[in-house]
Amino acid sequence: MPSRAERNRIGGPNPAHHVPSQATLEHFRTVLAEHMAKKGLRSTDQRRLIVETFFGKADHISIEQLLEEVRKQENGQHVGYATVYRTLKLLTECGVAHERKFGDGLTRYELADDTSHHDHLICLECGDIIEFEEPRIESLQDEIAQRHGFRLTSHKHEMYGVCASCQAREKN
Amino acid sequence: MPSRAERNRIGGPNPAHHVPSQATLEHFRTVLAEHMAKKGLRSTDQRRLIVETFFGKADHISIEQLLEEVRKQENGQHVGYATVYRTLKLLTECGVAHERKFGDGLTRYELADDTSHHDHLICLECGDIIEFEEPRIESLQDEIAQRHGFRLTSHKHEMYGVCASCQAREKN
DNA sequence: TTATATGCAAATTGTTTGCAAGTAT
DNA sequence: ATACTTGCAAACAATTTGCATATAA
Repeated sequence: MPSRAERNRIGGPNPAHHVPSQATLEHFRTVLAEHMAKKGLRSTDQRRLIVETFFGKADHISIEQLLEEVRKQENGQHVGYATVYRTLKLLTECGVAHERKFGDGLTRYELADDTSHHDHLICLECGDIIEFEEPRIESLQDEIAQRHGFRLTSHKHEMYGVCASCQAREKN
Repeated sequence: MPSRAERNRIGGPNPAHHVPSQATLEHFRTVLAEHMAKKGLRSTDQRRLIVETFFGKADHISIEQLLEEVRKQENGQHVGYATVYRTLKLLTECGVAHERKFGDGLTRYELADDTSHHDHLICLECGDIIEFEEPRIESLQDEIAQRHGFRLTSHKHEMYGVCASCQAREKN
């Protein structure tokens, strides 16, 4: 089982990730700007840098990974942890990002892209995260919520197991 | 939204919880005893007290709640956090308990009772946790896992929203 | 000009660990 | 007698917060 630090490395770029369209990003920029205007918050170099870096990177990124990416860029060297936490909280508040906790102790973030509604398959061997969509499950969820009188706001559906390539590797 | 401390209080006895049969508990006692025997571990007053308290309490209990319950009992006053953590880890290792993280920063535990396979509906207003079962979702999960070549070991399916009574209360 | 933002370090929270003393086997 | 356990306190890791300084508006 990979250590926490290893997982932080592993979860990087993943070909299975949905790539958001420019239109989507533009929409999110507007949502964020409006949220900040309404609350009297300010647009700073750091916030813009963090937000754009987040937009450009794969989903399921952790604070640590994101900070690392931010610091790779010019102007980003001096950005601190706290600012990344505060900015991601901002994105979460205005609905641009979702927090995900996959149980390895790290909080990961992903774009709240409604056009790519998905859940997750997680490999316990290599830490790989695969997205899946299944509309039939979505409707069963609605049915269950209705049965219990719930008004749903969100859900989390994760399946844990061993991915195909790790199974193949085990056979050796 | 309830604070962390409030949630810790809220999650107490819940009529929706499945009550394990004596046979189930007896089975788990055996499983635990065998696991401990195999590993050369010892049965102590504290372990027995913690385990039986856990067996007797509602599911979704946090370490803090469990320790509180343990300390209410005679012989339990001096039990420390570490021992509860270590004992619950033991129960988790041998498959008698499952860890659950509902994203409020607390780890909760429940009996791994196979006869009550369920997932969770969580009210974001009052923190109530309701269990549900839906075999049609289970089979869709298998289908998805197969589609991606995964061998599943477990899953987590949680739906968040507002429960019926909180919705009714809002109407006032 | 003035309220908000930043970076740092210190504080907090949940959890784990080292260790001396206690105890099951 | 020997190894496992315990409770405590200290260590940890992720996250949050206080505060002096910097900066957007």
